[in-house]
Amino acid sequence: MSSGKSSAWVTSADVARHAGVSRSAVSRTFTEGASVAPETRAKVLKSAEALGYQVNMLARSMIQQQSNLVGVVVSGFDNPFLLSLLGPLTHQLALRSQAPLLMDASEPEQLSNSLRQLMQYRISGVILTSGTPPIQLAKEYLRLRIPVAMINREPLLEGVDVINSDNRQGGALAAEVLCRAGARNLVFLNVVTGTLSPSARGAAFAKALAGQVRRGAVKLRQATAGGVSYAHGFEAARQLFAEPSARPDGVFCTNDALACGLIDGARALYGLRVPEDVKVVGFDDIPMAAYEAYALTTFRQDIGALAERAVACLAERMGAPDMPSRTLELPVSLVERRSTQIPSIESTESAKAPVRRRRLVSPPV
Amino acid sequence: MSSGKSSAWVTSADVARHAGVSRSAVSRTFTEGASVAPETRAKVLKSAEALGYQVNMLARSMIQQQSNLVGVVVSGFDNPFLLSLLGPLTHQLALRSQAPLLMDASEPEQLSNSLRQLMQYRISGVILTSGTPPIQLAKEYLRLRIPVAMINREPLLEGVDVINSDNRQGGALAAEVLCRAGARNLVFLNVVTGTLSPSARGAAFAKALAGQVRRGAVKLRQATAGGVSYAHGFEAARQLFAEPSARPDGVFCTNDALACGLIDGARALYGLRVPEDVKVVGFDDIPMAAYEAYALTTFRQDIGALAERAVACLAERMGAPDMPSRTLELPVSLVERRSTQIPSIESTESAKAPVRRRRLVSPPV
DNA sequence: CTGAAAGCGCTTACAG
DNA sequence: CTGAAAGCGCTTACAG
Repeated sequence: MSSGKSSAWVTSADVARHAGVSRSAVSRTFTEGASVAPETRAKVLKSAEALGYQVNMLARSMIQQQSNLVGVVVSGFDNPFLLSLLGPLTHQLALRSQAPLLMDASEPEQLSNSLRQLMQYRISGVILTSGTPPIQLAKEYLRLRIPVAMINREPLLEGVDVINSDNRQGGALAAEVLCRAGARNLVFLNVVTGTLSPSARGAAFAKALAGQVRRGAVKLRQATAGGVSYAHGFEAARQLFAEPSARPDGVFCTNDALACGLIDGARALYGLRVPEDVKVVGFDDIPMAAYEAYALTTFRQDIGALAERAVACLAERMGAPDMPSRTLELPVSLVERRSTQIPSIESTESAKAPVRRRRLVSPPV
Repeated sequence: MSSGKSSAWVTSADVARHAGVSRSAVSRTFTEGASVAPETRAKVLKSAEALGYQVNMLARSMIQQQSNLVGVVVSGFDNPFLLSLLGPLTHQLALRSQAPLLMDASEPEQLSNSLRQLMQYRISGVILTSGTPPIQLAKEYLRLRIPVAMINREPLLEGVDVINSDNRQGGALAAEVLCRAGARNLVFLNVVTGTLSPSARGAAFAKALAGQVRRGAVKLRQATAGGVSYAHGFEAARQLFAEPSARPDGVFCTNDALACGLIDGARALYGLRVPEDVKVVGFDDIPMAAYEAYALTTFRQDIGALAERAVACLAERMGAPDMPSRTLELPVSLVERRSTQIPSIESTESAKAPVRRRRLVSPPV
């Protein structure tokens, strides 16, 4: 409007003047559940519209000692599963008119800085995604009475809500699927980092197999990959398949990337076929699990529900900071693909045969 | 300290009292480049430390009519390349003590809401990542004199900086690589959405081939996939390979996901071999491009540099909102893998042969 | 270099 | 339901 350099945002006073009411009335109009007469409200809305007014959240948040910002802490941006959580989280927060302030917890020396930065914005809560962000972080927030929700973490801390996929269910099902497919010499491929999800999955897997192991019907051992990625899975293939006399015929990998790497390693290094020579099960159902080249049987985590529950828990805790901790376990769903199913017809490269092998193999949408 | 319920954040007044100085002195101590005597500064710092004081960014930002928040707009969280940008962006922003406010622009009806939300926090800038966020959005911000930087977009708007990967370089190189590999019947696989990157890549590809096409040395046509994902690539295989007499022997796909889908489709539906029957080149170098199952020749975008430049451009523009637009083209690097290289030895499934085919096939780190 | 004072844009008892 | 006034925690001329 004016030719001055400043951006000249419209303020509530401008709207009040324009509408012939007080600033209080303007404020009330834009406050959920405040008492304002319908006509007043209408006038204010009209003026606000005309002037292009928007509440200055900075000022509102200052007054209320709390913003609508929620810290979303990711440790490392290299985990496809974690990244897939970002979309649903953003969406769920938006539904409650909150906004995600992204923070990277992967670099330890940068951590306390980022922590401070979040606090400086008086965030109304923090969501810690699975993996390695130190539990110490959660404690700091707790001390400041900032609500914390964690996804796929061990429920160790009093006062924080934990939303997990049901790893035990997955582990048990993995055992069932592999046994049903005829595997008898089994391996659980774990990762070195001792985070919750992998160990819970492995423990449930072992437990489900315990009876058969005791009877000598199946063999089970555990192997450890150097990390969570494809490359580590590829390397793990050497560990598992180098000795022809001791090759497992069924492997449950603690995540999909590892499983894809393992499959490729088994194929490229030792010419093994999946599922004929070795059956493989993963966890997460990342996009490439559905790729024809892997067609990996795996467990889909319900990222939508994880995000929804996390945001909901956080919201409830904002209202009642001292409510007791909750731990939720959300069901996972088994996605059976070719990596555990020996096709009924011959499956080897029969050139030119435009066969679609089975329902689940069709390309994902 | 007190037993009251409120969180009782420490304020600058508390620090001032504790240090025996004015609130102005405290403020200056925490303001970059403000003039304050070393001893005063020391006293303040000591008291702040003792009390656990941190500047309330909400208040500071309100005064300064601008926060340290930067809007990061992503349209759809299903694009692995875009997600890979998030890490570097967060990092670069942190280096300048700014923080990314994440926003999803994929749902049109939610768009203006999110837009408003960002403005309400008086963000100091916006980064639009590649893809479909409507250009309209950029205009809105521009009108409000909020600096805008776009990554991998067409440089159409005066006043916004655009940071792109050099698609032309990539397109030209793709032509060279495919021809060198012996392909003569070429296809460029585009996507329906008319965004910049795909068309620029295709145009450069075509231009590089123009001479040979004219001489009749190679054939080139364009095909269009229904979207950018693996599934669309898989479907595109039908389009390209259904007719045995008209099969291309070289395909340049506008992105990696599409290329992986195409490869799987060619293999699964028609028993074709890559690279023996058809050579494939992608773009982006997403993680799965390196997987043994695809070993896809592709172009790596320098996501670190894209992020760094975008954040830097934004920062400069904050100081000088009226500076002329800039368009940067960052070099891409060719990553040659098996999908364009016929192995010198026989490459088919010779079971049990622990061959590592070539340098570039080794698992990624 | 320093402090007292005004002001940023909002919300919230308070009194009506 | 409404408005005048106080106050949130900070920065910034201003005068010294």
